Amino acid sequence: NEAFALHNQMVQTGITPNVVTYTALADGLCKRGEVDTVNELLHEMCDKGLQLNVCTYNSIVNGLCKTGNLVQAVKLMKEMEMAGFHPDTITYTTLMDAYCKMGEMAKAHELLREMLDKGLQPTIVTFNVLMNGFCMSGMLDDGERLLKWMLEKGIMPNATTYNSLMKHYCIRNNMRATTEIYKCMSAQGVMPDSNTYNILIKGHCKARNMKEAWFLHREVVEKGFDLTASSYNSLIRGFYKRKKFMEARELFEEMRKQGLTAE
RNA sequence: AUGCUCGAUGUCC
Repeated sequence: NEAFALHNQMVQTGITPNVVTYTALADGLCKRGEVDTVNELLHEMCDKGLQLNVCTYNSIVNGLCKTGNLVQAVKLMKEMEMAGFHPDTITYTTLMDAYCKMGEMAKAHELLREMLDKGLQPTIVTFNVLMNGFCMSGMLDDGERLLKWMLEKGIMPNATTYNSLMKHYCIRNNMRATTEIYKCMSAQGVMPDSNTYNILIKGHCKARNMKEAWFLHREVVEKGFDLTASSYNSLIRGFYKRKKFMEARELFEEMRKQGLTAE
């Protein structure tokens, strides 16, 4: 609503909206799943003589993917090719992500192939999509192979790349492998982000390694990162089960100071 | 202006 209010205000001031401002609005609507409203907006845009571009298409492709309309999303990519717009790396990566999340790794691979055949350059996000796809499908060996391949090729993984692998090792209670990945990440000079800490802390709590969980929690506080309520809950639960009530209480207080609610 | 990881905690030791 605020975005549209600003849009209207802009028009009243005499500033003409362009494809960028319209795409920003369309993207917001897509992210809220308001596909019908997007259609209206696009018509309005065309009436004003503005043409959709690759970014506009990509926003809508993403919106369709995220609302479970993968078939329509693929159709739209075809449509955009017919209209003379070339799908780019972001279009392909968006669709690959949707296939990966459905567990259709073969389809994702097919798109990667097609993308490379067209001479489009993959980015770190493209590889992260594949990495996360392997992990979500329990194909952690393939994920490890991808990581190794990236390192050999000199493609620098980022925190997201490592986070996917670590999260899924944690889910499978493999803290040994999780720690190995964390070490690899550090050795590569990749800084952990707040997601990294949330993943690791919850993993160690689940494995009842409260010593390590506490250590990482200290690091989070020092670095000024935020822990999620979920991580605090895991920590408190872990200490409580070990009858470490002092630590549990301290975390409880700390959590409340951050404005988070305990269970 | 558009794409990736973070909404969670089964049980016992």
